[in-house]
Amino acid sequence: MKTIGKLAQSLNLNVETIRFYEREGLITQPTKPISGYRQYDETIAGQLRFITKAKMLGFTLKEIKSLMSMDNDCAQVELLSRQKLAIIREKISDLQRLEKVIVDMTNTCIQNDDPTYCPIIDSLK
Amino acid sequence: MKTIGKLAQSLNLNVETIRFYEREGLITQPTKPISGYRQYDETIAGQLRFITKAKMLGFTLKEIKSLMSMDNDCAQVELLSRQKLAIIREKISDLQRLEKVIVDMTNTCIQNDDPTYCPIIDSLK
DNA sequence: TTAAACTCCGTACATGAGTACGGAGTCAAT
DNA sequence: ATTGACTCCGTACTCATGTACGGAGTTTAA
Repeated sequence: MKTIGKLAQSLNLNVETIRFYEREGLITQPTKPISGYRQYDETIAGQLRFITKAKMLGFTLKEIKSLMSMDNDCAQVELLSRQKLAIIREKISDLQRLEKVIVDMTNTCIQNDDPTYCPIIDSLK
Repeated sequence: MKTIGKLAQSLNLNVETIRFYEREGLITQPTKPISGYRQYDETIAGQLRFITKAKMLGFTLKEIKSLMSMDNDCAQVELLSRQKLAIIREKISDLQRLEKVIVDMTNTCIQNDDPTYCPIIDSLK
């Protein structure tokens, strides 16, 4: 059992972030004692680790909330994961298209000595 | 010469968006007549097209403002483009790593019939 | 016992890129 | 001349994901 500060420290999170997740209903709040500080147990630490990992996979907090509430309904979880995968793949191909445009653009710049003209700027006009 | 509404329509932009770009100093504002509406000329339309294209390439409004002010200093423009390129490439490889993790994860789901256990959820714990 | 450090809670601020609203002025068409 | 549409301007709100602040209560260590 830890106070929020110790918990934050052990998970490398900000106290304010944990409080934010509480407000957002992402984690269960330990009941506040009549007097004193709230105590956080391993369950909550686990929830926070879950959030951190899912965030790294690109899930939004909203989606993470869903994930946590669908608990072990594997089909539903799989669906959400596949949707996320589709979005990620779309983003990748968007970025690859972009990459190509910018590469082409910057290449036109290389051999340019004219100080009054920039082909990149020009291509944006 | 057009009023803001016509201009917005012709560029497929929202009036509010143009006004927002004005506030942000991204485009030059036509001087307001003593009475009546401001008139937008082709120069401003060009600036707005520039912004739209640069946005599609992933430049932020802040960067676009820089781009527009460096005008034709090609070396400077090229530098900014290369920086943007590096960021785009980093994003791509981040997403590709993510893609792989999620693919692996969802694959573990496919053969699972146990309704009380989801390997995706499990891997996030 | 007292001061430092911590917690609680509510609220405000930050970012980026806009969108929405409301009242007042203006223009165009009937 | 009046109505409806448009513009102007300032301000507030949106979304996501937090961070910061301030005052009051609590705990802990010297």
